[in-house]
Amino acid sequence: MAENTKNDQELRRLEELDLIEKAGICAYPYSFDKNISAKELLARFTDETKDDLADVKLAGRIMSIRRMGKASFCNILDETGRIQLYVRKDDLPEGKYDIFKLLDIGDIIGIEGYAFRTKTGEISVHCRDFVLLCKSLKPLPIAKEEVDENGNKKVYDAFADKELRYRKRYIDLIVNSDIRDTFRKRAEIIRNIRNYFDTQGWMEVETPTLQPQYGGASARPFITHHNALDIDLYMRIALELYLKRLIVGGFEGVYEIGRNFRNEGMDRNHNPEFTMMEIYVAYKDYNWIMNMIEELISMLAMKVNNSDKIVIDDNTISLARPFKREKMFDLFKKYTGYDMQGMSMEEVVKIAKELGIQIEPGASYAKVLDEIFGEKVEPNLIQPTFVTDYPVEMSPLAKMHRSEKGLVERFELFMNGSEIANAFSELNDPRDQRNRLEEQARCRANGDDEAMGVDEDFLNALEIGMPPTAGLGMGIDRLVMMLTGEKSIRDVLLFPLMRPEK
RNA sequence: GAUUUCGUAGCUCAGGUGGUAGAGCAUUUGACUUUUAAUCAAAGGGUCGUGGGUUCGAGUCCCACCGAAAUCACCA
Repeated sequence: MAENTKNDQELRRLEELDLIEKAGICAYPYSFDKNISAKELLARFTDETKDDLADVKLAGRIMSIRRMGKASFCNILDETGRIQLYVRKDDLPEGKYDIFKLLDIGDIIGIEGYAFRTKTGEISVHCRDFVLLCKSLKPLPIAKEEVDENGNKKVYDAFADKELRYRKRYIDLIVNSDIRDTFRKRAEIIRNIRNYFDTQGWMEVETPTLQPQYGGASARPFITHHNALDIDLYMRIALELYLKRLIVGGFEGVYEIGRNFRNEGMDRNHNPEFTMMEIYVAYKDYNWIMNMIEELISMLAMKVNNSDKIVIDDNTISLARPFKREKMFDLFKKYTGYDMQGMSMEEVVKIAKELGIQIEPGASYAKVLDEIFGEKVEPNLIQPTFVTDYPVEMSPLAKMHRSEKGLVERFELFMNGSEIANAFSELNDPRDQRNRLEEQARCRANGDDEAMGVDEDFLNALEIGMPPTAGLGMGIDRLVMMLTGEKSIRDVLLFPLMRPEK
């Protein structure tokens, strides 16, 4: 930004910075030794133990200042929370209070002093000295908070504009404490997933995000170009096919938590890049993995929320085991009245029409079923529900059902009407897999640009031989949304994609 | 991509039927050595998203564009 765009407050801060530096003070020093956090101090303080806190050093950003002549109160914020400081002219080194007068909301300071309780009862730090650690040159949106007797927080003038919060997340994180908690929970969820898997002995791996052939899901990819090889590459849309190669390679449990990229629309459930967790375990099937993911999700809820209940909108969702298990065609029957198992294309299209569901010309069998399911069944799946046994046409990478003709051993986990996880007994018969991928390729040739291509190297791996394997994919962002109660994927992504300004 | 709504001071917002802008917080100056949305007194700060048009005159009406949100479409 050009110099002449600075507003009065920014110009004033520059003048203050000048005064500070003319007083021989470095406005951007190199380090500060703190010995306690705001949260720890508040937790440790009692009127009996306050002598233990007679020499504390804290650092943080000034969030409010109340000046009263020769003494002031201010609040600083560190990573753990806010704490009040009491700054009195007589108790600072000679001349230091004049420097304090040059500080602003947003400046970062280090302080030393002793903990005490004010007349009104608030645990605070009485400053003996302070040091400026960073001068802030732009005004911060200041939300004022009032806490009533019941501990309820009331926020005035909140920094609430969604666009600004997403674009300037660093400001959002400073000003809005709730969003900091959301991202802490996100980290905690991912950490606990890793812990759980690692404890079982499964190995975390990293597979390519840049791929010559994309696959493992139905979605349009991002295309990029590698200059040295002069070839186009695709950003991965799924982790699946590389992780299965590793099972072929002899690892018996592998998982990856990483970014997928899909060149599709954006809404409150979709961001072009999103975080997927996929896990593959040899010698297991989809029944086993259903129990595993149920245990994992139930455990995550307890770890993160200390409860197996979550409230979303008006629904209370119980994450206590066991989750409901329903066969897909039983759900069709329940919510449409039609027994559709084994029906032909003509029959399901007819039913879709009777149900008032629009079917695009050229839609595949799988597509029609999926439309009906999405329209009539999904909205009813509020409590966690494993939907099992999908028709083979919808699942080109899943193994045929051991007893149901035309179905595969697959489940999807739904909660609050949306899909959370997807898993199969993995298809490991290379002949069947080739047929299914070639069928996909035909769909693609007929204009379905989301159908998969044939990945010859993946088929080669299956021909070398993959043991019976269970696999699962789970969208981490949606899981975090569920467990934090956020309604938009953008509220669980630190930096959601935004159209550039101008 | 479609529809609807929105875009006014650093932040949150108000601006019937068109007459070039207001409030609170923030900022500045003064008072105040235990305040907490600190208080009291005074002051400064906006080419009203951008560009056109209608009009004597537009933040206000019309059109286009830019950006956002919600809903829908797309995304098994």
